[in-house]
This record gives sequence, structure tokens and C-alpha cells, in this order.
Amino acid sequence: MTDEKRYHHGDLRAALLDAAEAELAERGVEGFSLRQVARRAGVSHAAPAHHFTDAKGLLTALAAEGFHRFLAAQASREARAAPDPRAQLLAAGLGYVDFALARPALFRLMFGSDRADFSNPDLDAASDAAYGHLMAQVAAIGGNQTDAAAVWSCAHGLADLLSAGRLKPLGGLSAEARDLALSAILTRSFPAPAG
Amino acid sequence: MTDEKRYHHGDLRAALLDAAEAELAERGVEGFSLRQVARRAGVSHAAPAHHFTDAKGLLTALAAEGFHRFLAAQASREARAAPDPRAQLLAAGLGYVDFALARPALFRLMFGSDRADFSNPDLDAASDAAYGHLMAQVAAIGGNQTDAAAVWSCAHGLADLLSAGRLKPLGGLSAEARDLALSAILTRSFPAPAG
DNA sequence: CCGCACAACTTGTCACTGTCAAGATAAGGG
DNA sequence: CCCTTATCTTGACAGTGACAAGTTGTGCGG
Repeated sequence: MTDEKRYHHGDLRAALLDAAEAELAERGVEGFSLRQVARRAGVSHAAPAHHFTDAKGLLTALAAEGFHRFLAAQASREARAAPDPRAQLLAAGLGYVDFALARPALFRLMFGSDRADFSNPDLDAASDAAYGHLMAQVAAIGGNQTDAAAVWSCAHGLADLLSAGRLKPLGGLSAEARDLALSAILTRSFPAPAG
Repeated sequence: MTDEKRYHHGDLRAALLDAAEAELAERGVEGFSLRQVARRAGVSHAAPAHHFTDAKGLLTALAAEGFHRFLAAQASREARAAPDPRAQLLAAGLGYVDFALARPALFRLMFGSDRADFSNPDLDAASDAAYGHLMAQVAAIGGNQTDAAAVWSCAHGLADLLSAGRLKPLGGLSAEARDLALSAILTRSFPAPAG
């Protein structure tokens, strides 16, 4: 039982990140409050500043963590897909949507918000890793920069609209049927097969 | 000279909408402040409540107006395009992107925010009109619901990523070159031609 | 084993925000 | 001409993020 109240928390940084993620999920990016996060972590309102400087600092750390989970969601799909490059790229696109649906608020923080500081080295590295993953996959199927833009835009548009609850025709489908429809749509954005 | 200071403004509602739009453009959705809007309109901090009830009410009206301009941006492109349905749909897609690039903050309010009340009848009607326009155009080229989702997602993804300053390869191009690249990408999302 | 320097956290305050209640002012109809 | 009513202002309250100054614990050098 390490959860007795001590003056020095022990691992407040991690606890704040957890609390912040929960707050983000419950209240959304717009309703996010630093003091509320502190309350949830059972700590004074000024405690977060010592670990994250700013509300922006906390959200930046959260966004960086988000990009790692984003890549993990794609990797999970890729592991279950056929090993050929096209199937892998398709799996990455499905993982993109998976992530947006599973964590809509985090997704919005990462892609539709100015509340994270993208000049921060950690966040920059994390988002660059995601971008690099996409570029490598597009290169593996013989695509160029335009192809990358097409694939990315298509996956991103699907993810953003679905997680926002628009695209109701697609949102109402079962998981399998939706995967099928998404796959058909995503494949359109691919460059024509080499053969 | 009607801009002398009177107790009764005359058309405060319109003035507040203008001020709100300017504030939105300058500070973004996150930094939007009702009191700042009132200051910009030269009026007391509680004046907006009488016309819009809420901050949410003001942003809702702004979003509804945004959807009308959104359709206007598409119409402008459509008027300059060939009359056949495929060219018209492509033009609508380019207008989609035009709008997002011209008014990024408004675009984010309309598509990536919870600060507008989408159960409001005016906003609902305005956004439905935009949705209906898309559906009609997709139907005109013989497409079904999946095709509509594909086209919409592709256009939306391009618009969102470009207006957020990602997709740097595309963002650096000249207007003509970018239109060309965008057209190529958008066309991929169309269903195969009938012939 | 001691004391001291520093890190971790708290308390208090400031300017700012959105919302509500109550008052002041003007416009227009009887 | 008065009086009702819409319009706008003033004042207040709780909540927010940021800062400054205190308080408490931890661990290091001796």
C-alpha cells in the first residue's frame, strides 16, 4: 500500500499524466482544466507547474505520449495483417482510425488543437516518428510524395470525421463491415499497383 | 456617419458577429473570449448575452454563417469549372480546401470543436445543406454512400491537414501546382467512371 | 549521526474569464 | 405625454492559469 498521503508524492509526474488523460477523455480539449487535473491527482493547484511548467507543457507531454500510442495502434493492426507492403499500409490506415475512435479527445489534441507545443523536442520527435512511418510505408509500395499526401489525407479525413460522429452511414456499421468499407476507401488513395 | 456612440447600438448583433469573426481569426478557437469580443465591438461585457445568450450561442451563430460561406467557396469554384458532374464535384473539393485555408479558425470551429451547438436548428440546417450538396454531387456521378464517404474524407483530410500546416510538401507549392496535385488526389477518391 | 542545501509541494494572490442579477437608458405605442 | 419593453451597463461571483513566497521532506557531505 503505497498510496498513503505523503508530502512528496513519489511519482507525481506520472500520476499527473494519468489524471490529465482521464480529464481529457471526460471533458475534452476545450474543457480541460489544470486545476481539475491537480484535484484528481489529490494535489495542490500549483503542483503541476513544478513538473510541467505550464498547462501547455502538460498537454504537450500528453500529446507526445499520444503519438507513441498512435504508432502502437498501427503496429497492432500491422501485426495481424499480411506481410506484403500494401496490406501493411492498409493496416496502418485502419490503425489510424482505430486510434481516433478509441481516444477522440487525445486525437483532437494531437491533430486539431494549438494547446500542445509542437516546437517541443519530445513532441516533435514523436510526431516525426509517426510521419516517418507513413513515408516509409508509402515508399515500400513505390509511392512518391503525392501518394503519401493522398494516403495520409484519406486516412486522416476518415479518422477525423468518424471520431467527430459525422459520417453516420459508416459509423453505424458493425466493426467487420466498417473495416471492409474503410479498406475499400483507403485503397483508392493508393497509387496504382506496379504490375 | 452612423458610428457615433449611442446607448442603443442599432445593429449590435451583426457588429458582434463581425467582431467575433475577427477575434476568432486572430486568437483561434482556443483563445476566443466573449469579453474580448465585446471590447472590440465597443460595448459592455454583458451585452452579447442579450443577443446570443451564451458564448456558445455566439459561436454557434458564427459556425452557421461559416457553413454558408463554405458553400459559397465551393460555388465559386464550381462556377469556374466545366459543367459535367465530375468536374463539378472536383471543384467542390477544391473549394472545400480553399475555405479551410482562407479561414482556418472558422474551419476548426465548424469541424473540430465542441464549442458550437450542433443541435441548434440554424446550425443544423446550414451544415445539412453542405452535406446535402455533397450527396447530390456524388449521386450525379452515379456514386453510392461509400463513394460519398470516400470523397468527403479525402477532401476533409486534405483541408484539415493543409490548414493545420502539416502536409508541408503540398503546402509549399504555388497555387496552380497545388490545385493540380489536389485534383489528382481528389480524383482518386471518385468511383470509377461509368464508361 | 548531523546539518544543510535543494527538490517537491502548498498557500496566497493576481488578472482574467463566463454567467447571472439588478439597475440605467432609450424607443415606440397607447 | 406616459409607460411598457427591449436594449445596454454595472456589479458581483466562482472558476481559471500563472506567479511569488512559504513549508516540508530527502539525501548528500562531513
